[in-house]
Parts: sequence; C-alpha cells; structure tokens
Amino acid sequence: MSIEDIIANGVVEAVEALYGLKTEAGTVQIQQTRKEFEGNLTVVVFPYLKASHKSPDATAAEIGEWLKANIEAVAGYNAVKGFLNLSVSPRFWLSQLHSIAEDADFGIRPVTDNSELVMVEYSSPNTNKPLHLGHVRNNLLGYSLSRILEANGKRVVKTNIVNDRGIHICKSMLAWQKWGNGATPESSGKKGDHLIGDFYVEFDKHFKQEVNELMAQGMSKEEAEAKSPLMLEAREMLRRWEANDPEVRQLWKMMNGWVYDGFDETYRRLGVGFDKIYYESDTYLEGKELVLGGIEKGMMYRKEDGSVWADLTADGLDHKLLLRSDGTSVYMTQDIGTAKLRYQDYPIDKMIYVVGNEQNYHFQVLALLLDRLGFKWGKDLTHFSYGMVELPEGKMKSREGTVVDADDLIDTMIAQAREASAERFADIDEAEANEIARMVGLGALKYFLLKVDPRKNMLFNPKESIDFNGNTGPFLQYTYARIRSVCRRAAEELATCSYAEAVPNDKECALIQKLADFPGVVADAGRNYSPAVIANYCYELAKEYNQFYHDYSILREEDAATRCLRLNLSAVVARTLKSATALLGMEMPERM
RNA sequence: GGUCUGGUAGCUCAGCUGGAUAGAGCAACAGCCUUCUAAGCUGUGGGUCCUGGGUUCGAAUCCCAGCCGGAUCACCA
Repeated sequence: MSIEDIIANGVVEAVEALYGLKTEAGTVQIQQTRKEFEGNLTVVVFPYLKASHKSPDATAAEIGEWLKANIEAVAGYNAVKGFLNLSVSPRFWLSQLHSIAEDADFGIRPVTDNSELVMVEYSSPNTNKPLHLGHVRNNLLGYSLSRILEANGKRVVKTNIVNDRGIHICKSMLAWQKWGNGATPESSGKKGDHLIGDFYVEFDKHFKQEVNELMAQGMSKEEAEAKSPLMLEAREMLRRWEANDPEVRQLWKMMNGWVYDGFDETYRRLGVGFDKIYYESDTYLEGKELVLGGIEKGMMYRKEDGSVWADLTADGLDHKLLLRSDGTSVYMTQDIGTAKLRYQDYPIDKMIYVVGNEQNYHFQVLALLLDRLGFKWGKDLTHFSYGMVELPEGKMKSREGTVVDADDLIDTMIAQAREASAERFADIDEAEANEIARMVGLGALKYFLLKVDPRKNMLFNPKESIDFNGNTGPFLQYTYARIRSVCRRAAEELATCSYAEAVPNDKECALIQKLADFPGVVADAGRNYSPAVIANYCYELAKEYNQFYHDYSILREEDAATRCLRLNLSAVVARTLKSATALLGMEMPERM
C-alpha cells in the first residue's frame, strides 16, 4: 500500500474517532509538501472544519496528533493555516526503498491473456512523399502510447494504415514515366521514399507550368487545372489502376515497394514498429456494403442523385456523405471498412487512433457511425488528437520548401550529438562513440517532441531543439550514465553491503518518495494517454538526483551503512529512469 | 457564421479532478571542476496566469460573457 493510501485511511479513521464524521479515503486531499515547509505529505483539513467546530490550525493539530499516535509511518507533524504537514519516518522510507529495489518490474503492471485488447493506429503515411517532422511527432506519440498502455497491463496491437492509392501516387508514377529515365533507388543513390517524393514535386512543377500557360490563353484557374493534360493523364492512370490494368499495377507495386523500403528504414531508426499493417488498396472497397446495409435499417439514406448520406443532426452534427453519386467510397467509408476488417482480425475492446487534430470532426463522426453500425468499441473509440508542429516561420509547407524531413532531422541530431561529445569520447573507440551519439541524438529528439502536452500545437525551433542542456533527453541520459558509472566502480560493494542500519536524511527520503510515485505516474499517463506525464516525471527524478549527487558524497561517505544506502538508492534511481524513459522509446547509454 | 481547441516570465513549456508566497529550461548576470562524469550544481533579476463578471473559506484551475490565435465544417484523403 502506498504511503498516500495509508495516510488517507488514517485520516478517515481520525475524523471519525475525533468528530464522528464518516468520509471515504478517496476524498481525502493529500499533496506533496511544498519545499518551504517541513514534512513530506500534506493533508488539507478545510473539509473537516464543519465537523470539528474548531479553527483550521486546531483541527489540523488534532488530526496530526491522532495520526502520529496511531500510524507507525507518521513520525511528526506541523500545522500551518489548515494544512497538516506530515513527516514520514525515515525507517518507513527505508522499507519502501527496500521493497522497490526487490521489485524489478516496479511500477509496471503485467499483461495477461485476459487483459483488455487495445489497438493503436499511428503513423498512417501517404506513399507519395517521405516522412516529415509532423509524422515524427505522430510516430513517437503512437509508439510511446503503446508502451505506456502495455505498462498499464493492456494487450496492445500497434497498427498502421498506409494510404497507398489514389491520385497522389498516380502523379508520382506519371512523373517517373515521363522524366524518370528508369531511375531506381539503386541507380540514383536515393532512399526510395525520397526518390518518389522528388517525382511528386516534379509533377507539381510541370503541372503548375501547364496551368499558367493555359491561364495565359485566357482560362480561369479552375478551368486550367481541370483541363491540364498532365492532370487528365493522372486521372486516366487512376482509372486504369482501379480497373486493375496490369501495366499500371506493376509500376505501382514497384514504386510503392521502394517507398516501403524507405519508410522501414526511417521507422527502424526511430525505433518504432507495428504488429499489423493495413493497406488502403486492400480496404478501400470495404465499408461500402456496411453502408448500403445501413440504408435498409434506416441508419443512412439515399438522395435522388444516388449518393448516400448519414443524418447526424440528432447528435448536433451535420449530414455526412458516405458514398458518392457514382457509388465510390469516400474517406469515411474507408475508415468504416478498415474498422470492419480489424474487428475480423482481432477481438478489439478499445480502438485508439493517433491522428492530428485537424481531423477532430472526422473522428467525432466516425465514432457515431461505428456505434450505429454496431461496433461495441465504436462509441468510445479514442481519437488521440495531437497538435501541429510549427516552425519559427510558421507552418510547414511543402511547396515553400519549409518541410523538415524526418531523415535529415535524425541525421542532424546525431551529428550534433557526435560533435558535442567529441572530446568526452577521447578514450572510447569509434564504433561505441557513434552508438552513443545515435542514442543521444535520438533521445534529444524524442524527449523534445514528447515532453509537450500532445494536444497542443508546439513550436520546433531547429536551433534550440538541438540544445542538450537543461530539460532535455540528454540530461536524463547523462544522469543515468553517471549513476551507472558510480555503480560500476562499486559493483562488489553494491552487491554485498547492507543499508538496514542506515538513517536516510531528508534529501534521501525525498528521493525515495519520488521513486515511490512511479506507479502512480504510469497509471496516470495511461489514464490520460499522455507520454508528457512520463517525460515530466523523468525530468523531476533526474533533477532531484543531480541535486542529491552534488550535495552528498556517495562513494566517499565514511559510514558504511549510509554509503550502501546511497549506492542502492542510486541504482534504483537508474533503474527507474531506464524503465520510465523506455516508455518514451528512449535508450539509455551506459556511459556518455 | 456553427463546432472544437488554445492564451501562464523576453522565448519554449509545466502546473488545470479548486488549496499555502504560480514553477522549470533557454536567454542575461554572479559563483563552483586536485574529491564519484561541469551535457552538471548554486545564486540574482524577470509575472495584470488574455480581459470582465460569477461560484466560495480559497480560483491560473470550475461556470458565464467578451477579446485574440489555431483547426474544422468538400462527391479531397
């Protein structure tokens, strides 16, 4: 039982014994004691004043006295203006440290066969261009969220729906045919996704030129765009793709293959992965049947022109198109179809979509429609909505060339880490130095993107983001590496010594208290679907440890029990830091 | 215009299921490397928590109104 629970139960008993007030442990307000006051935990006694008929201070003092007398862990108290500050006994903290150290999976709830099955969809790239900074945020959030859910005892299926068909990929294909001269990733030396992205840009360039020429001949912009020969060719290609034209299909397969190789490389470097990948080309025809079936049951209706709609006005929303008048599917219909396939593949209890906040409306509608169509997880599907990543100049715009490419970004981060650490690695061989630089560069990127509340738009300043000082990933890694170094030096002592006789001081108690918070933080992160909760905890823990490290000598302490305590405490901090940052997808170097 | 979402230090962000004198990092300034890794530690300065009402012992936090920003409301995905 956590110290908070022990105290909460104690307060319940105390107010009943003292004032005859019946209350529940869940309603007791407990918080960390502020630094300027003495104590570890603080109980707010305002809620009990009506029952006590006494002043805040007197009430706090009475409850404090009762707790001190009846709860072993409570060593002392002081009352300030209705706040009851409790000091937890050092011996209690010592026993806490001991039980935390014993539990290798401290804070992590085991996954069993009966655990809730959660599917997390993330990444969901288009195959016509490489991944950029926005995708990186998506991927890191999705992966971290999956880890956090697993740590909360859920079975997780990580999934990716690849948008591999449509007019956009036809544009790249057409450009490759026209101007590619048979270029391949091998022949061009480019990563497949970058190669395809370049042809997409190439198409756009020629297309704009055509449009301008047509406009010069007196056409309106809309007319010119519709009549551009290139666009007509692309549409024709899409038509042939849908008609299963072997030639187009073969080209499509080959070029998508290049893109997937490129994506896989980026995913691998980011350290993210998937259990099951769906392709839109396999799913885009699904969902149509479900929608048509819905007409008979009165869930949807058909207009005179043949298009099919859902009336969502009863739920405060609009009418939503589901099938075009020519009978083809729209985005929403495809998502319904994908949902159907997923449910066939897995008995999902809960579905989480990691998708940008520009699609909030889409998922509001999707939840209602899936619910109507009888998916048990439809109504409470979670749209894990995250904000845009903005640059100092504003939004990323591909046509203005302000997109931050994922691969470039990763390269830059690693190179910066390598440079920043050049002299520290004097005695380390090249391969290990590069490996450390990789971990640090990526750690900086991951922490930078995950420490911010996912729902908010965030600013990515390329110059400042590469800073390795302060509240950054490398600070956590540095703290970890330093502790590991201390532990290596004293490995034998660490394994054999005893701290049973040690008396932890305030700082040590505070550190143990911080460690004891970990399970609650993991649970909280799972509840709020927020990696940022974990990130902030990691920073607080590392900062607390660094202060502790500078205040006390660890290896040189004369008293054997205290030295042993500090070594063990350090080891547990390192372990906790490692498990916590693992939930962010970060790797911890043993030295740096 | 409807809906959703945000506004906290010069900058980037915590804090938001109501609690004590609103916290970090960066930037600025001043200290600390013969002692376990200075990617660190200590200190100083810096605030109308967008504005105005309300709820109450107490509001950055909850409610209402307004101002400003972003997203979205397609037979695009």
